[in-house]
Amino acid sequence: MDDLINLFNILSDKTRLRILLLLIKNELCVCEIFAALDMSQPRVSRQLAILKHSRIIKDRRVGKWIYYSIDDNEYTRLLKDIFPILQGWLKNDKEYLNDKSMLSKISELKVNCELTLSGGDNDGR
Amino acid sequence: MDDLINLFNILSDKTRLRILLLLIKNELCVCEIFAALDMSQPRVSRQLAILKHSRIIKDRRVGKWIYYSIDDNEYTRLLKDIFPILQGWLKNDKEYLNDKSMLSKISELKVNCELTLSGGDNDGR
DNA sequence: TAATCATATACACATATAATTATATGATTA
DNA sequence: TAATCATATAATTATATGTGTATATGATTA
Repeated sequence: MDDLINLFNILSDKTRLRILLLLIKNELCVCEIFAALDMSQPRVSRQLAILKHSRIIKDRRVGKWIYYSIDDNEYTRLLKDIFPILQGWLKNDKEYLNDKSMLSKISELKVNCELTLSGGDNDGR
Repeated sequence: MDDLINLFNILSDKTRLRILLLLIKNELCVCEIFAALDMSQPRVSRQLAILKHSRIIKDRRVGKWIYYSIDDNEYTRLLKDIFPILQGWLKNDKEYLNDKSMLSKISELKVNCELTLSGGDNDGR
């Protein structure tokens, strides 16, 4: 029961929910997330730390970047069961759709930028 | 999105979650709920008021008793979609199982008591 | 209509937690 | 190794909210 309560507590903050809605399909670095959500970096980092301590996401360092993704454990299986329902509910939600479209643009920019800067030999993540 | 946040906020309090887990299958009066959960009456009433203001439950007065049940609207359809997943997750949860078994005993007592007191002509709710 | 029962609400208190601003850390590059 | 980049953390402030105790409300019954 307490795990459940904790999960709902996690999901009841809009910053965290919006982060998770982006991470559910992609592994992302911090800069992509706070740019897509148009939030300050500390604000996003703080919530990422909370999500990590709750074992909902995991991180992976690649050079200067730290990539976050949904962790894979018994606990997050519950989350993955719930998510399709949420995505259904949000399928016409302006904020959700905007976050996703912002992310697309930013990720595209980031890839181009990395290719340019590294001359193409950066295999990245 | 804000409706979603509000729903998770509602579910992130243990008192409220335990109340909803009882109400999902039954219409109950306040005294049954606080007895089953072994909580003070004001504690339960306060959370019922919050649930009612969020349009998640509705009430119905029958004499001295007020019966609560899950409301039926677009919003609670989301809740009803999520609940089977929660019940699956909680199927071996001690607290949840105990609440349910307490409720059975109490409801049984209540029916007997009403029958006795009213001599059988109390059609109740 | 006074007493009683079921429920709701107000008040006081304690606690949790989110955001901003400023700063620290840790890796990379020049 | 100094400068820079990406990210994390700390301090402060503001706000939200849960509980118990006491009391109010509203219906019933004697």
